[in-house]
Amino acid sequence: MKTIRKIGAVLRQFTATQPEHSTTDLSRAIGNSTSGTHDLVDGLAGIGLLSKVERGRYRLGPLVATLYRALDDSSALTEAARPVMQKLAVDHGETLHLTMHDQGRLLLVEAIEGERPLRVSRDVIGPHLALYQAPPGLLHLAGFSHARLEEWLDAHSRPGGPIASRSRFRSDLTALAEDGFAVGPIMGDDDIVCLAAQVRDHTGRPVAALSMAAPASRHDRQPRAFRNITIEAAERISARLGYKKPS
Amino acid sequence: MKTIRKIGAVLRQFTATQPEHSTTDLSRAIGNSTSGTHDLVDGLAGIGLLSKVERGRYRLGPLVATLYRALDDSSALTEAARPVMQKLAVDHGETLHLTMHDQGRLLLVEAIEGERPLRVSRDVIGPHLALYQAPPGLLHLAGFSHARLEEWLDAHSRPGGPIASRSRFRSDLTALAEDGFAVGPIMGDDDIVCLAAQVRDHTGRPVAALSMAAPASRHDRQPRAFRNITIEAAERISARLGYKKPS
DNA sequence: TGTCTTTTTCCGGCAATACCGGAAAATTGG
DNA sequence: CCAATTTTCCGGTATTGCCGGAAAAAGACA
Repeated sequence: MKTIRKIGAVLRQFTATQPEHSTTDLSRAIGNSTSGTHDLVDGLAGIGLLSKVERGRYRLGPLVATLYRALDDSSALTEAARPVMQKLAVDHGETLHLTMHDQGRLLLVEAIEGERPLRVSRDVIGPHLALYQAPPGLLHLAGFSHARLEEWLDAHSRPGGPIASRSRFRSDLTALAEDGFAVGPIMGDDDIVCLAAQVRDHTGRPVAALSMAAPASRHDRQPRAFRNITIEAAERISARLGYKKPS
Repeated sequence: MKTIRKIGAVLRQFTATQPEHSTTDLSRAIGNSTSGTHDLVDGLAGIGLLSKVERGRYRLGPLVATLYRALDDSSALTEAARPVMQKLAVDHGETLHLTMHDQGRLLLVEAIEGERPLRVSRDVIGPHLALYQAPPGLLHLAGFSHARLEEWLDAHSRPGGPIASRSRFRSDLTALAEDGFAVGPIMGDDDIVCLAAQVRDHTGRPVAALSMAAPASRHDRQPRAFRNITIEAAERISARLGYKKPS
């Protein structure tokens, strides 16, 4: 459906850093004429996916909030994860994220910032990161099928880029998949350690990643404790989703 | 754009109480053939607005969360309101809601549940309420233009219904508009008192309603205090949005 | 204030595609 | 295993999305 693909392209122009666009902006972005784009965005404003804030200027509209509320309220994942994350935050005081993925980037489902004087910002994890740039993203990649991973690599690797060897990258991911766990920096920043553990649904399918981010100085004093805490919390969320771990 | 109106109709079938639909469900809801509906939902799944969870079964998809994150992170309203609501919650311990409206129903932007042993649930305010059924909704209606209010009344009033007299209802709303404040039960439940105050943007336009909900027994001991607290908090949010109250 | 430039809005026509019928495939229930 | 129902697929056609071009609106500048 060509119209639907254009709708997707238009909607994805709206981001936290660029929340408002003119008709001319959007027509350039999607390669339509200004009058064709005008018809399209006017239609989207009519159903509430966009909102016309001034003459020729648009923002995301109330239907986005309505749909998100429906998504969030019905989500077994957020229902299962929220109490576990809240308890973990109280017990350990470190920054927590629950993520999925969308179009090769991290999708933040839930974030709780730590309470300690020295803490990692909740904003370190989000759609500004490509999947390979943080441990939760690597876990999502580890859950991809072979074909889907090839497609992702085709889109994201280049000579001289961060993924030097495809075969090495694939075998690293295989090891992560076996562990259901990844640990490392975020975007190469060695002052922060991020630990991510797989969350599975009732069928055993990986659906999300729970991660804890702490200053490296705190993590390095008790690395095994940090690892165990993260894995156990992810297992508790998975259990609440109906997953039974094989003996 | 006929296709876009169908997309709106399909997306609005997904609610917290009915988060998953089959192709046949959706074709009945929008009056398309099953094959036509299949093409449509397959297209929506392709861009991420829906997600195909099983053969022929769909839920809201990751693009909804992505767009909501963009909406929420860029929203001057949530940025202005959150710290004020958090302080109010700490200081007074009552349940708070910030609402807008969408298609004649309340749209929940932010909710903080009270901390006291006896408290009102955060779920009392949401899209299950038509605007006339709670004080924040009445404030939204009070902000409607004459034409838009007539349209809403055409859609929502009926002989023997809750709006017995249109002219009486309109003059009640005019009084609320002058006050920028409404107080009353939620859906006629007299054990709860809900107080709502208008939030304005930098141009003075009403954009949201802040409300506090408390057990009637607590409210009735100090009704003027509750009213003042609610109005002052809404004024603080409005000020943070750049609104300057006329002297 | 007037002029020029740019952007937005509007609308009818036509080329592109959304929608459908019908059949094959898949699933469920008995 | 069979019947019933639903889903999926795909080519053709009726419908509509998209556009050109012009009018309207807004901003910048002198």
